[in-house]
Amino acid sequence: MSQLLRQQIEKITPLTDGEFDYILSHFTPKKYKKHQFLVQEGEDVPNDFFVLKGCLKLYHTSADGKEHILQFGLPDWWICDYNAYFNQTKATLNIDCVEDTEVLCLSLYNREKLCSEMHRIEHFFRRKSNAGYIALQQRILSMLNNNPQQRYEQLLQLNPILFQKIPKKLIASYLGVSRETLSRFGS
Amino acid sequence: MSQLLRQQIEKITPLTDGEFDYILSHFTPKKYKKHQFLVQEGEDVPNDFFVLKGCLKLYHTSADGKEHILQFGLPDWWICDYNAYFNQTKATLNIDCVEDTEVLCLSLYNREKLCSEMHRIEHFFRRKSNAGYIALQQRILSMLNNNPQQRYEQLLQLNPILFQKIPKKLIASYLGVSRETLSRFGS
DNA sequence: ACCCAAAAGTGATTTTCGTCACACCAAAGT
DNA sequence: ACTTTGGTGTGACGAAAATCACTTTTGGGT
Repeated sequence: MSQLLRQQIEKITPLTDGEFDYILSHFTPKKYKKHQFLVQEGEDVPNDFFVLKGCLKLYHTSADGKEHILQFGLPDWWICDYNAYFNQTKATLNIDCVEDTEVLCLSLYNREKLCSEMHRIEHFFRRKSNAGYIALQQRILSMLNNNPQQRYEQLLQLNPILFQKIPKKLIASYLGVSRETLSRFGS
Repeated sequence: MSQLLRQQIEKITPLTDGEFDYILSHFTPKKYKKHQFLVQEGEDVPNDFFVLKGCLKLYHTSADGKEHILQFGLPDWWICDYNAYFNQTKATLNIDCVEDTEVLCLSLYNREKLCSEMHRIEHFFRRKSNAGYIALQQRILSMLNNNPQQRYEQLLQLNPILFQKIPKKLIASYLGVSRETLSRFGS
């Protein structure tokens, strides 16, 4: 199962078995049940999560109680309240399970340890971070450019997997549209 | 002037004079006039830009000719069409000068050269990229959470410098609101 | 097989914001 | 000094989406 992580790293830099074992020893596997929280607003955020199986959501709850979803966490994705994680402050975001989920946990200490010990791992994380930055920029552009229906269709086309596991009200929350409005878009 | 760059790097990792001179030798200084393009849709994007002086805007022009501003470039900021830059594809974004501007240019080749030669520079760029990711996440959250007026006031409070140099129609385009609507928000 | 809760569709109404049209002002160019 | 251009405010109007209220469907748990 952790081969998923190895494959992801090896898309950027090759690894020997020994190297990967060493890297993996810095991660802790964990399993969570549907609706269980991995991170909750106000708490510390010791870990970044690499998703092996299942589905997570990362979201903020606004003053009037509405959920705003920043990201989903499907297998092969990283997910975390990075602001709280990197700056070691309290979480302002929540992460919980859309379905039963397995993750690999990476503490900030172990991340920085790996990065300083293995230059190629720091390289890997830089590349991942750059790619993440680009993805968020494109999402912002999509919010500026497109109306809700266009964003919906774009997401449907770009990431059809989401629509198999995730209730539409969560998709609506991710797109920044009301559930009712989204429901009126042609199937 | 290039001290701005040194200070930024030294917030993350200390440098000797010799090290900084070596780093700086990988950058090319350039000056641009108001309205001049640094990057134009359809062209190659050989350089990332570190802004020393002036003001830039990074934007996409949609099919119906509207500008959607992704980012401004003020002194001490990095700005680029990172998708085109890192993947060496043609630009889909434009960068031009809101006012006369001075930058330091960093080619992808020199960036990767520095990163592989000096582990601490790779560390620096990873940290910057992480910080950028967090900033974009917060912008997305602000777009999901807040109505245009709240976003306007938030920006005003968070970044009052923008309002001194930048015409309001550009602020409107950055916030994703029409110029007229923005104009109706309290002074 | 049944019950209950959550998900999803739908109509009516209200709100928000974009668009169009125009007036005004200040700065830049001739 | 005069013109031109770009930036800005403002009113009237319409389109799009949020909200509210309700129904239908689905799926999980006992």
